[in-house]
Amino acid sequence: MAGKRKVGNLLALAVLSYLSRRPMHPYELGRTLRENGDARSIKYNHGSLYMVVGQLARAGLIVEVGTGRQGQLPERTVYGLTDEGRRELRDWLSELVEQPRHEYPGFVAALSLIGALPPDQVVELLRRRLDRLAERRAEISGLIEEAVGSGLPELFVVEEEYRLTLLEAEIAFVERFVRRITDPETGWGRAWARAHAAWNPDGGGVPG
Amino acid sequence: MAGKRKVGNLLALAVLSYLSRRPMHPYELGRTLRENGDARSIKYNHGSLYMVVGQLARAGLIVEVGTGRQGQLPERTVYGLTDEGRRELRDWLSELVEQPRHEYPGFVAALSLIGALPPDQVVELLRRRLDRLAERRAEISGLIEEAVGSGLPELFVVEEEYRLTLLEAEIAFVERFVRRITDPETGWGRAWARAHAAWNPDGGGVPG
DNA sequence: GGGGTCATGTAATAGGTTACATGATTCT
DNA sequence: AGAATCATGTAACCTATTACATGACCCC
Repeated sequence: MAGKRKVGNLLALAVLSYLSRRPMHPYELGRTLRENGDARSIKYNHGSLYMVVGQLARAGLIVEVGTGRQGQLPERTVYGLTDEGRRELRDWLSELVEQPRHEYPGFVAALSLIGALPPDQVVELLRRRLDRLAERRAEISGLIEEAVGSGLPELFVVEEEYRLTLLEAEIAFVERFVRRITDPETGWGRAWARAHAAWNPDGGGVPG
Repeated sequence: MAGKRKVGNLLALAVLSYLSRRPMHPYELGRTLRENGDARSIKYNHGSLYMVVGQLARAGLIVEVGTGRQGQLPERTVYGLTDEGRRELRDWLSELVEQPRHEYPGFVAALSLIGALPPDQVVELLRRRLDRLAERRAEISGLIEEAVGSGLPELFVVEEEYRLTLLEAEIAFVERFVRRITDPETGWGRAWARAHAAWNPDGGGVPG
């Protein structure tokens, strides 16, 4: 994914990070990820986790350090970090912090093609988006307050604070966008509607 | 990808959108995507394009409307939008505008694991990030000014304006983050450094 | 007329998600 | 004791990216 890294999936980064504390077996890695709330920041998926663990092992970044058994549950394979794995962790994390990467969020894609919808509908949709954004803002704020209130150092929720910052910027942007479409003097709505009608002949589809 | 949509790749959305204007052949779709600058917003990839076109055709959202030939170049298969394709375009685009989706940018992942690096190194890295962010900001501003200066309606660069808004929010966040780490009174640096040292025994790797 | 790049696609490979499978606890 | 959920993993399928191929046009 990220180019030349042996394992590109960000789940692998979480695995390396957790194993840098102590050896674990895959299921425990998954549980930690969920309980920690890190699954909000890194796409987690039961199946992918095993895949990633296998890739890391093949790449020599982690190794089996034994198998344990608890009660009569199936055997668990426990993995630990190698020195190379530790290097990879530091290096990868550093890269992610230092270098902004070009990403492709869905809303950007939608904005780039937004002319395919008529402006009055877009305004409708944007207003509904604003409602949802406000819900999310409340949710994240709550999460942060709860964490901080329970004595957790703020550093542990810094990724949520980042999310919140971007969310607020997006809200401001969308509000302004709506105003720019609807402003009765200078609004884009009129020209947009005309252009849209011209491009979009009624029922111009090829019968499928 | 996006759940239940027959074709989930956002490249398909661009294809539907372009074909809603007029029939095209795949190569032309790719060229348009690049020339339009939409490839900045939707991950473009020659191979993926053909895949996506095949998927859309199988799903009945587009159909071959003939093959053309120009000069002695190989035959091009020209595709057009079906009525169902037009519906899908409107529906999908509406969904993307209305519903914020949870995404997983690399920087968020990094922030959630940032404790694995020592604070002074993190500050270094964040400062370098700020430089890169400033470069990008300049680049995007330039792009917008150029477009608007050449008479293009601002609507056509609205996705770049969105990007710019988020970028500026990120810059503010990172600056604040640096201050919160380094503040001599209340800075997180001291506690963080201690915790990091405790977690990170020197040379604690398993020999690989 | 030979070297580059444009135009056009196919095929091989690797990556990721979903579905399947199965025994163990725990709850009622 | 039966139902629900936890724990643990494998396998099948789909998607996406990279590499491979090949003929045409264009410039020197």
